[in-house]
Amino acid sequence: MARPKEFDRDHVLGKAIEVFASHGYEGASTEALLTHMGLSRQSMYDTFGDKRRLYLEALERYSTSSTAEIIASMNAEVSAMEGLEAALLAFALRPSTRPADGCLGVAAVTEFGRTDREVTAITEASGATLTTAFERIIRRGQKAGELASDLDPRTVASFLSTTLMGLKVSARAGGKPAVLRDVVRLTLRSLRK
Amino acid sequence: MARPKEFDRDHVLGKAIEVFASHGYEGASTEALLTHMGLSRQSMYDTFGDKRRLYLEALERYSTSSTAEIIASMNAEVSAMEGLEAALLAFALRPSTRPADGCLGVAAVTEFGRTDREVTAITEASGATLTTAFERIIRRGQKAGELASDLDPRTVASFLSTTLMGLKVSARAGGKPAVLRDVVRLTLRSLRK
DNA sequence: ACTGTTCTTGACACATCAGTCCAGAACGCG
DNA sequence: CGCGTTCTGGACTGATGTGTCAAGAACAGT
Repeated sequence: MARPKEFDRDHVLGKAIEVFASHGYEGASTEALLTHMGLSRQSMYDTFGDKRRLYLEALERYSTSSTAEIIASMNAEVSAMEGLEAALLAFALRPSTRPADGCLGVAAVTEFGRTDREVTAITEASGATLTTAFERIIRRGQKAGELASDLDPRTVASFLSTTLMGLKVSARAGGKPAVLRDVVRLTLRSLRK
Repeated sequence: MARPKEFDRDHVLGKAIEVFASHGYEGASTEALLTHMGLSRQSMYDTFGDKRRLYLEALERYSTSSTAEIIASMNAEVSAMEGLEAALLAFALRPSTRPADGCLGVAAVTEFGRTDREVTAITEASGATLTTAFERIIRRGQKAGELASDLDPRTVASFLSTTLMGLKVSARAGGKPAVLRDVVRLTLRSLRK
């Protein structure tokens, strides 16, 4: 019936994620977004509504896909310990491919704190998903005798989430992969039986 | 000779820190800064130059005083282990007094990454100071037999810095003090002999 | 090839941004 | 009290911000 869109919605959303991740919400001008997304002003507004909705959608997609990715790489390993290592290393290794931009989720938390309801809802949801996944694999590791059984799985899950965020900030601050790798190793050491 | 300033430079700088910490650099409008600092436009420009310099000065002061505070509370304890606990808890406990605003240093890192030279210089300097202090107390703890001696002090220092940043993000995200406390406990557990 | 829809482009409107300027009031000092 | 300095408040400028509008081109279906 009509002329089809000349851009892939998912693709340009990915580009928007890059811009928001490296400049933050306030720091990302519509001009910069449009240039990097490679589409016209009107198309962006027609497709996403406004800057805020574009951001929320970007954050939503990033959060879900990012946590899914981490969980997948975690469950791909046979042992719980190796799974946890893979999960924590996922970000520590990423700098080699995308050195500049950090984690959009962490950026959202630091920029908005808990002042923005919709943002908070998204970050909390992905955070909960991640900790739950951690908890599950921790219990598995305890049953298999890999992890110390006197540890509370929920606390360990919180600990790992916290460390992961710390690693993300470190990576953004320019922490070298080798150092991050050592940190991961030390983090897991404490859980070993 | 002349009319004296009707405001305390240090005090208003502290107010500026609060605004930058809760809204970021881009998110903090001059209007909001002036209102919260309680001074006129002209006074601010005369005193600090421009928004960027105000920010750099705020970041500088925050970074130095914040790390100094952590190091002080760390060295105030008799044992190395208790010192480390105090250092990590410093932020986990702060939310009760100042719930909203996070760490300006972490905010600077996530907002700018390594794109801004002057910002990077400040954050790196305070980061180095902190890790060095960690390293020192770790060696002390190892000699005293409190900490496992097979650990590399530099790696442990990086690990603690990373964890501290993670705790700061968690606190900003709304992590409950009780949970943060447990995370700290678990963090230190791994270092124990 | 015609029609209707929708994409694209560029110009436009309005608000807010950082930063400057000026006039007048407030103050310390002689 | 008067002088010089500096603070205060408000108006102002130019740039940039987000978001809208209108005109024309591109495409699918008949």
